[in-house]
Amino acid sequence: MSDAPPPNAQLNDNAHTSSAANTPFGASGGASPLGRRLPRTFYQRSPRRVARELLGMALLRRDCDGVWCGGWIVETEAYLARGDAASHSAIGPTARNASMFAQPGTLYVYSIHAKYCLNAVTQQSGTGSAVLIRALQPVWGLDRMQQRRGLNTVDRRLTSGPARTCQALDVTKKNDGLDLVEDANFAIVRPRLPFSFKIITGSRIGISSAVDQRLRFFIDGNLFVSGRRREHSKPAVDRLPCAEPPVQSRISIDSTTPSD
DNA sequence: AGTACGATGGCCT
DNA sequence: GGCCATCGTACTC
Repeated sequence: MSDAPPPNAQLNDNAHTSSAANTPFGASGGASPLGRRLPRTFYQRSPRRVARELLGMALLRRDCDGVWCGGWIVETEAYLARGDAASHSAIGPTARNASMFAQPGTLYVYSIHAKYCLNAVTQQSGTGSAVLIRALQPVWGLDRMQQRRGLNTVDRRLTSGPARTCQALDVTKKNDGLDLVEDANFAIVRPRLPFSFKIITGSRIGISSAVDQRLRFFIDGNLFVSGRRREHSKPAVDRLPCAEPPVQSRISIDSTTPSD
């Protein structure tokens, strides 16, 4: 799988799919040729940091017949525990968000608009913070994912958006609460190759409160990023106190690699 | 039991 | 860009 596309590849680079490519963990079920599964300590940190560092990792899900599906994570959002009105945890624990308060590395799946979205829980048990995975660059199980999405081509509609990603991977409320660190059929793994890409940060998509916080992270130029793929400087706003930082500081662009 | 509301996406102009 | 189908959840009466 040394020919697996880097997470900043464009669509044409992604067109190859073969049965041989569908072996993200190897036949023995041992170490992944892509790298190793992220340990619990990875998720134990702040959602900001986890969201940023999940970019370029591989999200994988195994179907009941053993076929692996998934791809590179190219877009994430952090949802904080306290002082974040946009976070589901802001109202405290309920039946819906219970798994968001579980141990780090737990999968939190919620339903919205008759669809599903998936998160990785961060920090300590009881904290209530998580990272929403908004988009993948599809790599494994393309046929399977196309079938579930009702598409006959591999284009950005396949996994560009949180609910599209869940439908492609067949993630539903049934999977809520499983452990990404231990589950046999779900995993996030560190890629074997050190990719280099630019990370753009901006405001989160689809929320009405806390819109000024830059808690969305995505890979610059990636075709599968949903929503706004370019962050633009806001025009100067009157009524802004003099102490407000310069407008450009709302947008940060930097080069990182997914390795720590 | 009734209602209002989304961390959305598909389709339309 | 706008419009709205859809349904689980939380909240009100």
